[in-house]
Amino acid sequence: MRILCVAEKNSISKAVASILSGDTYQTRNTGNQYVKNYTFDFNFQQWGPSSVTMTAVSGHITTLDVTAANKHWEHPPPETLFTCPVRFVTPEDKQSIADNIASQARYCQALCIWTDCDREGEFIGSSIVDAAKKGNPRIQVKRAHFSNIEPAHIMQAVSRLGELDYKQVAAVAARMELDLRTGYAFTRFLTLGLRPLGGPLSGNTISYGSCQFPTLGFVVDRYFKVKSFVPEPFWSIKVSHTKDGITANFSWFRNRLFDRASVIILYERCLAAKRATVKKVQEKPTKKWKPLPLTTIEFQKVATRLLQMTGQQAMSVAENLYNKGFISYPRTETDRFDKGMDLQGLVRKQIPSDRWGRYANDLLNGAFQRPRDGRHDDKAHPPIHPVTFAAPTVLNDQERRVYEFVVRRFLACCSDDAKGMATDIEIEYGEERFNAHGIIVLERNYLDVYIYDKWSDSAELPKFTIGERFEPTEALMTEGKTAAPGYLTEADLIALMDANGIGTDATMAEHIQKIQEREYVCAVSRGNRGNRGNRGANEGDGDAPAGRGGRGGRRGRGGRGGGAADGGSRGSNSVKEFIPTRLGVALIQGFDRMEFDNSLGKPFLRKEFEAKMKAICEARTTKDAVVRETLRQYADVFSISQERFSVLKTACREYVFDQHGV
DNA sequence: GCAAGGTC
Repeated sequence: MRILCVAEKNSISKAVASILSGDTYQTRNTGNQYVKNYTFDFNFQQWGPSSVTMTAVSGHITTLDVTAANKHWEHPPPETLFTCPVRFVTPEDKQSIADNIASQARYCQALCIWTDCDREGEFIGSSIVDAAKKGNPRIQVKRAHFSNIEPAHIMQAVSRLGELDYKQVAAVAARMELDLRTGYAFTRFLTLGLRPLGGPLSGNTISYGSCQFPTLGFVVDRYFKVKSFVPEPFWSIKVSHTKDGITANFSWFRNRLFDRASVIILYERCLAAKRATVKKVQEKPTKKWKPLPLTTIEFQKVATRLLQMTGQQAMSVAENLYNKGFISYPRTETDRFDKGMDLQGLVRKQIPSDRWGRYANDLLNGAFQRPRDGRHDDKAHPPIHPVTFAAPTVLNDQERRVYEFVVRRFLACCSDDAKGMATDIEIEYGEERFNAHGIIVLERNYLDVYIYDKWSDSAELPKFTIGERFEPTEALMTEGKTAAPGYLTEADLIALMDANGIGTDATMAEHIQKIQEREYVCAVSRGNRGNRGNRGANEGDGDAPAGRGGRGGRRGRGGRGGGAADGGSRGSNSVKEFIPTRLGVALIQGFDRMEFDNSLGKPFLRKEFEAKMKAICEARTTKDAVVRETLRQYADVFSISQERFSVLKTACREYVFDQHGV
């Protein structure tokens, strides 16, 4: 028998060829620079001894598009895009890949699909089948199911070949059709319709996309929350006591009150009592959990917070490291390692490092612990982990930082939790209660290698005994103001997109990039606002001072951003925040004011669609029904947008041109 | 000139 195997990317094709052939494959070039054909012999349970050609595509080999009749922007009118014919085409740069599959298929009796085991992978698999059938219409088709490239796992996959799941293929086809029709229709409508207003609207492309708009909506939503925030003054009582050279800071049980007179009365009662009484002393073991195995989303959040990169930079650096073979595939939703993976073998590879090699060595000498299991598994890829050791000299500066993070995260996952002793002390002072919380770190464990985590609320407390009475060293009434929430950071935005099903791990950073390109939002260094020329919609300095008036209010809820783990990312290149431009605000406000059931600026339509795709996959509905229903929804929004277009234009005039907000 | 999704 002759068998053709096709993977989603060359790296998988090469790895599988290597495993199935025992490293005795031959390599041949194809017409595409990223794709190689690997040939070898293999004895399939299904087909017996066979000669195999293993090749790959490079992501999708087809794309959905409108026909020539609908390529013009001016005619026919954009609403026709909801009903016009659409068809799959092979883009020019993918033709050689499709041809390679067709010509190889000509000599083969069977085709085995090795694309990633996710929805998009299933769809890519179906277009590989179509390409192969052009060369050999009667070719038999099988599908391998695998989620990593451990040899034992691949051998199991090849011994239990299954079928392509055409329900998943249909779900992806539905997504493509919806995104294409709505994206083109609204983009043309907005761009052409708003152009007469002039200014930035005369030259810009005003694009709509089912992911772009909700992403913009999050930024605008937070902008208004910040802008409409009214700080409230509050008062509190803070007690501290120094003993044996150690100071214990006690927080008030009531935290804070918004009535000054009440706090004065309570405070004076404390002072009148003179002495405080220790009511409770509790010591108990505690631990700080090691991190979960690394997903793409978590990677991007950390990279934007701690490595001073944008999500997109971080992804492109990670892709380089992956292509050079240093780290595993960086696009994954999985935060648990497969039981069969040789994690200690991966730890061993890090021993040569002069920075964490010793730590890796200690792990192998008894300190190794299995990583925690998170709740996510995309069934297509393992968590991001180092594959082999990269000497610092072979990496550039950014690669070094990303690689170091991936390695330290992995080693931390294979370590023990940090352990400590927590102390809680409660005192009564007058009629008020206060407590102090302290932690002594006993075993640092993973903290030694995972330098991004600090157990920073760990403070040592002096010894107290129950019933002990003392006169506090200091008792202050403090004053503060509630603080406005901060504008969205990239980490916040990614978290919101994730929670609302906007985009995929591979595309979130691109959407964030896109709404900046379109000049819907701009990224501004925190603490550097009000300095954005005339592009921002922000009113003067909306940055309400962050509370903490006087010397008090340690627990004021205003804490901005990262919190304890934010280890030293201040300075010139600090965390960026997203603020909408006038144009961005105008678009979201305009759509909101048209009062649809489903505003395009909100994530609900996309979220609903995500649920419908799942329903297609579970055979609870069909692609045709979903496309029909959803296109109806969007077409309704479209026709209302046309009817009430003056509302949108008014919002644009108001925000983009008038003095609104300046 | 327009989308979102793959991958390099």
